[in-house]
Amino acid sequence: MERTELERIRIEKIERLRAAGIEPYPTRANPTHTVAQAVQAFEAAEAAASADPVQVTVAGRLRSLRPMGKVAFGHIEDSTGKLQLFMRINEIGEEALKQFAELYDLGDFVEAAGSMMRTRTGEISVHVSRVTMLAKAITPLPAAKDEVVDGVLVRHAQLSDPETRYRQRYADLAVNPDVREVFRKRAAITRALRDFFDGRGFLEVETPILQPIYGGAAAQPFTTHHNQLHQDLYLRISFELYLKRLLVGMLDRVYEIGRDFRNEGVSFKHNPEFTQLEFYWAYADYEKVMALVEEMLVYVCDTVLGTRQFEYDGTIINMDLPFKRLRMRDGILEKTGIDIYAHPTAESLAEAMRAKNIPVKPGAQRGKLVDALLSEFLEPELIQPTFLYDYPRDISPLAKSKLEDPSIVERFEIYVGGMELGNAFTELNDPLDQEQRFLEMGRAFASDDEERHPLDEDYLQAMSYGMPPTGGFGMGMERLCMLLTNRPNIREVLLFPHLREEK
RNA sequence: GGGCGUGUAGCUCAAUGGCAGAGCAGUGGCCUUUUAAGCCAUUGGUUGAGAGUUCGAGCCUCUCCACGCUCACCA
Repeated sequence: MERTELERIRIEKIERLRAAGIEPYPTRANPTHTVAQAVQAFEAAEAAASADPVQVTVAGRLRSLRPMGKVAFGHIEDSTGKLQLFMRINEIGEEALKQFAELYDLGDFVEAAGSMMRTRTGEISVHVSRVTMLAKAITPLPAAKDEVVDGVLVRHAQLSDPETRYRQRYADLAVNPDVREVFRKRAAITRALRDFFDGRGFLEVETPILQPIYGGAAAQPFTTHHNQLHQDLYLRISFELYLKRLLVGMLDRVYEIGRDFRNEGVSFKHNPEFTQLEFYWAYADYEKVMALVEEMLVYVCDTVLGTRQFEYDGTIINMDLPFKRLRMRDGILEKTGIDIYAHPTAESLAEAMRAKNIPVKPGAQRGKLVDALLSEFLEPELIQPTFLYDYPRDISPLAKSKLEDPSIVERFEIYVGGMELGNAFTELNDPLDQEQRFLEMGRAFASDDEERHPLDEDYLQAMSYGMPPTGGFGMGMERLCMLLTNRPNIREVLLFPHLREEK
C-alpha cells in the first residue's frame, strides 16, 4: 500500500511508541464511562454539591490536541459526544506529557483516566492522571475544526467532497456527526415500523431473495446462477408475490422489511439495491390500508421526530391527519385539463395530449400515457402527504378492479415531498382474472423482450387454492428516511451507496 | 445512454495563457487553564490520466476516467 508522507510520519511514531515499550494497538480497553455518562455523573455530583471527585476512564478518538508546554488540552470523542482532556505535568509527569505531545495524533483512539473538573472557562473536562494509546491512526482523518461563534458551531474544512464521502463512508462518519445521526434516525424509523406492525398482530417474515422467477414490480432484475443445481436465479425485485402466497397459507397479517434489487438507472432517488417495507392484511381493502398507512406514518413521525411537522427540501411538510385524498382522474384533470376517463383508448388519450402540446411516445399503451401525465404534471405538485387513488387497470396487473368499472383498479400511491413513497392495492385474488392479466401482460410485452415478465405459474397455483380478500402496501424505506432526515438524495441515507468502480 | 458542470497539497479553497499559493493539518521550537489556542520557523504538488496548440498550459482544444446536477429509463 502506498503511503503519503503524513502516513509515513505516523508509522514512525508507531515504531517510537514500541521502542518506548508502549503497544500502539493494545488488546483491551477499560473505559468506565462513556463521554455522556462522565458528563452526567459530574453534573449530578455538582448538583449535589458533593466534595468527592468523580473518577472516570473514557475512551474515544482524539479530535483536538493543544500541547502548551507543561500543560496540554485535547478533546476526546466517542459515539455519545466530545469531552475535553486537561493534563498537567504535575499529575501525569514529564515523560507522559512529552509522549502525548509528540506521539499522539488527531484521530488516534485513546483512553484517559482522571477526575472530572471544570476549567477556568467553565468547560467540563477530565483532569487526566493517565493517558493510554488504544489504537494509533495512520491515515489522518480529513481535518475538521469546530469554532463556536456567538454560540453557533461553525465547522471548518469539513469533509464535503461527495465522492470521498460515499467511497470512504467510514471517514465521512468519523468526522461528520450529523451523518452518524442520519443513520441513527434510520434505525429508529425501522424500529418504529416494526413496533407498529408487531403491535397490530402482523407477523414479520423473510421470503427468498434468490428467486427462480421474478415479479411483483416492473423492473429489470439482476441475474445469478446456482452452480450445483444448474439453475439461473434472480435477485428479487419485490417480495409481493411471496408474501401473498402466505395469505393463502392462513398467515393473515404479514410484513417484511428487506432488500430489493433492481437493475435500473441510478438517480437521486434510485439505488440498485434498496430497502422495502411491504405488508399484507387479510380481510382489508385499499381504503382500510389507506387508514393504516396514515396511522403508520404518523406513528413514525411521533416516535422518531416527536412532531408531525418537519422541513424537507426547503418546505414544511405537515403530517397532521387526515392526509389529502385525490382521485387520480381528478388530479390529472385539474393539472392538465385532460379527463382520462373520457379517453378509454391509447389513441384517444394520445390525441388529447397532442392537442395540449404534451409529447407522446409513439406506440405507448394507455396506462403508460396516464403514468406519463401523472409523473410529469401531478407528482411534483404533491408536496403535502396525498393519497392518489384509482389507477388504470393496465398498469396494475396485481390489483383488483372496481366492480362498477373494470378498467379502474383499487390502487393508491402515497406522495410526500413530490416523491412516491408507497403503493397499495386491494389485492387481486381471483385466480382466473389474475391468469388473464398475466397473459395480457405477456402479450403487451411480447414485442419487447426486455420488459416481458415470465409467467409465475406457482403463484397462480397458490391463488387457485384461494386467497382471502386482502389489502397490501409497499414502501421504499429510503424515501421515508430521506423525508424524515431532510436529505433530498438517496445516497445520504444509504451507508454505502452504489458507485462506479474506481479505476 | 444524452446534455450541462466539476476535478489543484491530507481537508477546505485561491491562482488574466507567464515563478502553483493560502488557512487548517504535518514537522522543529517557545509556552502551566486552552478551545479554529497563540508566536517563530518549516515540509509537502505527475494541477484526475493522456495527447495536442503555444516561446510558455492548472487555464485553450481533443480523448479517456471519476463525481455532481439533469434528461431518458423505471406495472
